[in-house]
Amino acid sequence: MKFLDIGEVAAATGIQPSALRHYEKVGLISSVSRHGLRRQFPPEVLMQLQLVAMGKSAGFSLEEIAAMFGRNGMPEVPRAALHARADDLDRQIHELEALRDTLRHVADCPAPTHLECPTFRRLMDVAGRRRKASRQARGRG
Amino acid sequence: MKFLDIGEVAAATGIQPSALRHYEKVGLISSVSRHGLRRQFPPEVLMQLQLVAMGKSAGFSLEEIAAMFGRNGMPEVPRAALHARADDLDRQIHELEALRDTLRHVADCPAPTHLECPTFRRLMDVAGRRRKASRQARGRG
DNA sequence: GCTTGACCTCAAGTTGACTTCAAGTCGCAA
DNA sequence: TTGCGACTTGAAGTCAACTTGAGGTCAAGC
Repeated sequence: MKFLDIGEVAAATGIQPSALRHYEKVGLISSVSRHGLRRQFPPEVLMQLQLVAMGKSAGFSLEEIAAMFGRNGMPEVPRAALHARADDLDRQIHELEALRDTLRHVADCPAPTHLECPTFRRLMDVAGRRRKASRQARGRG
Repeated sequence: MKFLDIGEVAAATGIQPSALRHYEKVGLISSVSRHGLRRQFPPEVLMQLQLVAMGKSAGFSLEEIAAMFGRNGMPEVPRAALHARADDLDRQIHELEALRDTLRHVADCPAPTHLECPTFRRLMDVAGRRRKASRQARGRG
């Protein structure tokens, strides 16, 4: 089987070796053996790093990602928890949509002050209500 | 006109006074005057903080948010830039949707290893391609 | 007039996610 | 067998976004 040096993984993913070592230290990925001192990564690590990248861009911490996918890329968390995560994401997506719409609105609305524009206020309201709901759901701000 | 003490703003928004001072320091909000030493915030600050919260939850840095909305809650950035931001958000939303679907999939798919499941691979592919596109667009990871 | 409590400033500390550094190790080609 | 370069380690540094702490100020109520 062909294993990968840290440098090869770095080259394939664009992630710095130092970051990969960091990921290994916190348990996001693991090397299977050593060639001398050098870590040897199994090819699956590339897919795991894909998952890590997705999780990061979703705003999850490395710790949260580790909890979602474990060190081998398989979820170690009960189904219900994963679904709860997915629900969180849904909320976050709606918030992002509100922000996107707000941005488009302020770009195009000719009103002198947006604070008086009903469309604007409605958008903000949506976001505010969402945030409240998600705070209840998981104690985040 | 009724102005707000930092404590009132904190109570109304759930944001810590220390954070509000920090926001003022980095130019996200501004107080209009002082009552003795105490900052007096105009009521509009509440809406501005709403915008800040939206931006944060969208993963923007305070600096980026300041660039989007300025210190008075009005965009100081040309229309085209705002639309570009909105397009970024669209990309991010699609990524989040992919992650959400991936999560739901791993929660429900009975396959022993997801790395072999075509649905899973397709989801990952989508995310990979999106990330590449968004890297091109704005030099993020 | 004095206390109280909410504010003030400035500096230092914290957390997460890394990066950088110095000093060392190893495999491979010459 | 020696030298090169890609790796190794652990510790320290960096950055954003705050929080905490120490010591100070002020307006209002008693």
